[in-house]
Amino acid sequence: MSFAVCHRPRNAAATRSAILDAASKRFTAESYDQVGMRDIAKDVGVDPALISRYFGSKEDLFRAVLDDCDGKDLMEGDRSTFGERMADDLVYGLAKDEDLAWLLIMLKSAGSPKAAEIVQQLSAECFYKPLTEWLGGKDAPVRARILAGILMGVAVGRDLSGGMKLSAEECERMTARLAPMLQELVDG
Amino acid sequence: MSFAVCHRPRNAAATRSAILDAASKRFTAESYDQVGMRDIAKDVGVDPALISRYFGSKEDLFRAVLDDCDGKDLMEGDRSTFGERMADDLVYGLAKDEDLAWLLIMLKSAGSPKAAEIVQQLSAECFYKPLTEWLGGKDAPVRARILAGILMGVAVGRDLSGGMKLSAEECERMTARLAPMLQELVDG
DNA sequence: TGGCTATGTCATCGCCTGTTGACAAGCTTC
DNA sequence: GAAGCTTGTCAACAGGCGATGACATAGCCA
Repeated sequence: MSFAVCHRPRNAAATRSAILDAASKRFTAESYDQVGMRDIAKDVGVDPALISRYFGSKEDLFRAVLDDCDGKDLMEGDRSTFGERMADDLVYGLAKDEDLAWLLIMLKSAGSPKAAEIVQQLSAECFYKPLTEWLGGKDAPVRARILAGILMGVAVGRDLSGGMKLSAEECERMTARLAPMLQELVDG
Repeated sequence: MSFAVCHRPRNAAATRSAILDAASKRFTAESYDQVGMRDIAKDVGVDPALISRYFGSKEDLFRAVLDDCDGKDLMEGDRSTFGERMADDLVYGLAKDEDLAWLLIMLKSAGSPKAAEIVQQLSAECFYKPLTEWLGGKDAPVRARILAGILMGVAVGRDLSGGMKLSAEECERMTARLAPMLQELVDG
C-alpha cells in the first residue's frame, strides 16, 4: 500500500522561480539572519540542498532576490496622490504587499553585516538611482534619501510596536500629517 | 617565570556594571542576533559564563540594558533647536553617541523576534510615553511616532548605504530639509 | 594563620545553521 | 526498453551559538 503523494512536475525553471519567490517573501517579512534555508525549502516543498545547488550560497540567493525585484513599484501610480497612498500603506499596514519589497528587504536586513554589504552594493544602482531620477528636480538625491528613510522608519516603528497602537481617529490624523510631508518630498 | 597579568580587583557590582555598559554599546552598534555573549565578555575581559551567571539569559541581559537607559536623552537641550540638532546628528553620524541609544537599539533589534518582543514590551512605557508627554499638544502620540520613525529611518538608511553618500553641499541641503520637518513635529 | 564565601574560569553540552557529496528517481532519446 | 542526463533527496559534517555545572582563586573574618 502506498500513499499517492502529489509531486510537482519536474521543471527546473519553475522550481527555481518558486524558490526565488518564497525567498523574497521570507526576506521581506523577516531579517536575513532569521530566514533559514530550511524555512524557504519547506515553503517550496523541496529539500534545502536543492537551494544550495541552484543558487550557491545563502548570500547568492539573497543577491538573486534583490536582483529580481526592480524597485520601481514605488513609482507606479498617480504622482499627485503619492503622499496619500504611501501614508495609507504605512499606517494601515498594506505595505506587506510587493509595493515596498525593496524597502522592506533593506530594512529587515540592516542587522546582518553580510546582507547589509549586499544591499549596499545594489541599493544605489537599483533603488536610489531610479528613485532619484523619478523624483527629479531640485535636491533629488537628498529628497530620495529622506523619502526612503521616512518610509522605512515608520514601517519599522509599527512593526516593533506590534501595530500602530493608535486609535482609529489617531490613525487618520497620522495619515493626514504624513501624506503632505511625503507629497512635498515628491513635488520638490 | 610568570607574566604579571593585570586583573581587575574583584568587585561584583563594578563588573556587572561594566558588562551592562559593554552590552549597551554592542546592542546599539549591532543587531541582537549579531551580538554574541562571547563578544561582550571579550570587551569586558571576562569569561562568558559570568554574564550568564549575573544576568541569566541573553534575553534578560537585553532587558537589563533597555531598563538601564532611560530614553530621555532625546529630550534634553533647547526645544527650539531640536530639529537642527537632530538633523545634524542624523546626517553627520553623531548619532553613534548615547543620545539616541534607545532608538538605535530598537532599530538594530527589529530583526530578531525575541528582541522585538522585549522592545515591544518596554518601548511603550519607557520611550513613547515620555516622548509623547515631552512633545505635548495636539496629536502628541502621532507626532511621537512620526518623529521616532524619521529618526530611525534616516539612520538606518545611512547605515545601509555605508554613509550618506552625498556631497558636502548635499549634506547641507539635507539638514536644511530635515531640520524644519523635525522641528515642526516638535512644535506641533 | 586557617577557613569560608564571593567572584571568576574552564570544559563541555545540546542545538541549530549553511553546506557538501553520495545516492535515488524521472524524463528524454536512441 | 535501456542508457544517460537532469532533477531532487538523504545523511552527515563543521562551525557557531547560548547555557550549565564543576572547579579554581582572591579577599575577608575569626
